[in-house]
Amino acid sequence: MKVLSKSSEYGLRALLYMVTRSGEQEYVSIREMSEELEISFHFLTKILQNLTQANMLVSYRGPSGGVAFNTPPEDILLVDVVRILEGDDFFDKCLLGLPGCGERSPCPMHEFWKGIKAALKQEFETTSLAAMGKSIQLKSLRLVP
Amino acid sequence: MKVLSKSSEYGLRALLYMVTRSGEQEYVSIREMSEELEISFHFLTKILQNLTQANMLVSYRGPSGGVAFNTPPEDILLVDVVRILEGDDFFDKCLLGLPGCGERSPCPMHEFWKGIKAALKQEFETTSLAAMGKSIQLKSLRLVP
DNA sequence: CAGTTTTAAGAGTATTTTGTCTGCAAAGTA
DNA sequence: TACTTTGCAGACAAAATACTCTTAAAACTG
Repeated sequence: MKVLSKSSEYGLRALLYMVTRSGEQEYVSIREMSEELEISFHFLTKILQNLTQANMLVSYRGPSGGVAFNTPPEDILLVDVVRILEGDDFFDKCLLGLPGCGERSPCPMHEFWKGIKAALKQEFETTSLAAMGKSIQLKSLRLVP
Repeated sequence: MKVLSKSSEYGLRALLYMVTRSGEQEYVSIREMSEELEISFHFLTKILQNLTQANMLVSYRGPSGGVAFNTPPEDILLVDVVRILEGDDFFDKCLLGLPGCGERSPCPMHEFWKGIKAALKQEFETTSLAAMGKSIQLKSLRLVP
């Protein structure tokens, strides 16, 4: 079952890594993150660029540069991240992919799926990066803990 | 949010179409389904072949041939379909894709995701094709209802 | 048997996603 | 200024997914 693309997964893991580092230095190096989390550097760079262009992060070049949160992670919700990396219609899609599916003409899984989706949405809309970060052991973000 | 691949989506829609047709004729033509549901004939054929090889369906060639349920749709659960078309580990994956994620070393989303996954699994394991089919309007299986 | 209808099987193509590489631009250091 | 460090941008490549096509094989029809 694949809910998030690799891009979202990598982006989220990097953001959570940044949360565990917040306060240490202004900017967190993308290279460092790519090595710690074992994610391709160039790929991660491109993902974080999306977040930077969406003003979730700010970046800085040169020595001791990197990326940093533009707004405190307390104010960034999971849904914000996912909307940027997966697209705006993340929660609007039908489970079966039927374009006409909706209240008016529900697909066979509509009712069943509606409850699950609402629960997921609720969680995504109330969970902040900071809240997730609170319970993180750094090793759990790595590939082979 | 993409939970099912196109293959699973098409397969499920075809199976539900068959449920609405059960009793009418022994075998349902793949060509007919592909046209009614606007799914590529050859692609659908291959997907249904998987279900046939897994003994969920039986097939018959020649005029008035097609596919039919091997066991009554009352006894086929959603999870059975998904396990065949998506693979056995459908419900075992971590939301963040972290291979080591588990009770021993939970990823940051582990607790949150556990609840959602359990609810989904519960639904998939208790919903039969026949039950889904009961509430189906045929048009809701078509691409542009 | 010859011809038609239908699924089976596998090769081939297209598209999307994921990942890599190269050069450039910005910022710091000496 | 020359050099190093870092992110930015876009082209390129590999892999996964989605789809197409061709040929065969089974079953029926006359």
